[in-house]
Amino acid sequence: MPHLAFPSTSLDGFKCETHCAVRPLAICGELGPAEHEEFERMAQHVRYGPKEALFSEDEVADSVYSLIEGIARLYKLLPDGRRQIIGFALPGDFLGMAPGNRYSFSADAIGAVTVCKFFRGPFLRFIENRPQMLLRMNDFATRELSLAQDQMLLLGRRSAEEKVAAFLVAWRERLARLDGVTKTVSLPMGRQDIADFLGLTIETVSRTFTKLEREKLIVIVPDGVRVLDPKRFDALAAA
Amino acid sequence: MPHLAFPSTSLDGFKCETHCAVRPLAICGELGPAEHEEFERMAQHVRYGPKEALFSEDEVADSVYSLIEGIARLYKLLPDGRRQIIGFALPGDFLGMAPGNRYSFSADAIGAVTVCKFFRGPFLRFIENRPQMLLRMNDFATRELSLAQDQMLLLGRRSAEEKVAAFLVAWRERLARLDGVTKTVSLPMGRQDIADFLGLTIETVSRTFTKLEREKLIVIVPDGVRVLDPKRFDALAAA
DNA sequence: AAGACTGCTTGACACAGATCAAGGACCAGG
DNA sequence: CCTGGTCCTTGATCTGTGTCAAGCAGTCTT
Repeated sequence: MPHLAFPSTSLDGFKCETHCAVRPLAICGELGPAEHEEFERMAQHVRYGPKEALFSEDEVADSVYSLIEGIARLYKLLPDGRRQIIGFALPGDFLGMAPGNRYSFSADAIGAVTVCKFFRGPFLRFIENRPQMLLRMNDFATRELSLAQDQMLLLGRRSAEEKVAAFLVAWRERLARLDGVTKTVSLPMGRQDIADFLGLTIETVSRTFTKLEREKLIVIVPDGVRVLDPKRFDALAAA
Repeated sequence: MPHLAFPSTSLDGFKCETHCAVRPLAICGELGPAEHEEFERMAQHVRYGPKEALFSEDEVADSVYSLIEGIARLYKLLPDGRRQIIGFALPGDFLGMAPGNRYSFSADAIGAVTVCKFFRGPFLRFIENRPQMLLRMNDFATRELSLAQDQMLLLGRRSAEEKVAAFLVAWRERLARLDGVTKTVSLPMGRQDIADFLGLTIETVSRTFTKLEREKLIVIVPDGVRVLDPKRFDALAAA
């Protein structure tokens, strides 16, 4: 059985309704109290410090993770060190599924991270005869796939300015789903991470931020940006 | 309920064992004879001519498709006409699932195509309480997602020459899974399609083919290439 | 057989974004 | 307060790939 990777979908619409040690773990769905308890017993909480690895590409994939707190970056490396970030994981996201028995990408913490960890075998055995959970997994996978395809369009066919604008718009929306709408978009990841996500260099990202600021579209603040002109902004990022 | 998109995974390992009007339809799995018949009754075969659209992005997604014969290109467009091909679908592939109730990309035939078409509602109702099929769907989605992530790495971080080489290697492997290993790799799609898949222009693709031929790595033949030096080739394409 | 059309290749040139290099802002530790 | 570190910005220059333009090879039509 394969593992799945859901790097960036916020599972917010699926918050676990029952009281739950693994609250943001959206995958648990509408389990009955007894099942729920069984499910919980399979989980263990783990904390990671800044830059610590949750797992690495090509490692044997023995666990799946639900992110509880903090942000993780998910990436693939080429042998010469070039890096492509394939997504940022937020609380509620589900990580670590992969086809075959090895992880297909690496994940590490940006800042402090708490996860809810399941061993793969018991987890798969638990869900395999529960259609509700399987449907939920399908739903997540479909969403992830669609996001990945959007990102392909961005990487293959958009200019640097469009990439940065689209990134900020999408990131703002994702945060809004978690925290509600805010004027300031916080960017916990560094410029290098943004560059590696957008297929650019750090210098180009930096210059593009500056350019957007000169054009009065954003204001750069510590650890984030304030969006001044959402309309003009969304137009730049438009699909 | 969402739709799923499995643009490029060959489902070859999952061929339907029972005799089946929709033979390459891998998703049917180990259904009992009665179930199998019910499943078949839901399907209808449809043929499309060259360049004909199976469905388009943003259309209401009323059907899902299993490709029986031929090749389709799956793509997204920007408002100004820039195109990103997100995958090529081969016989056995499953298409048309998307999050929400609209297709998230367009699909059209390259050459003649036959599909097995299911209306979305009945299809989802059929699978929703069959864990075997759901697991299979999950498996497909996971595989697709992993391929999409590989493609992000390619689009974001590889040079034109690496892109073309990696494409040829991957395409050869995909065809090998269907037709067995062949010396000549057939390329039913045009140069423009390859360019739009790799995030390049048609001129760059053409020049790169010529360069690989000058370097004695391939020979360009009508509708394909012959790979001369698989080892050096795989090295170029290496992850 | 000539013309028209489509798909592919090639050349000359331009430019977006990469590379190289330097310096500023901020913070933690001594 | 200085020191070293990390992260970010900016400038100067280079280059890989895009753009523009022309021409060739097939194939279809009449």
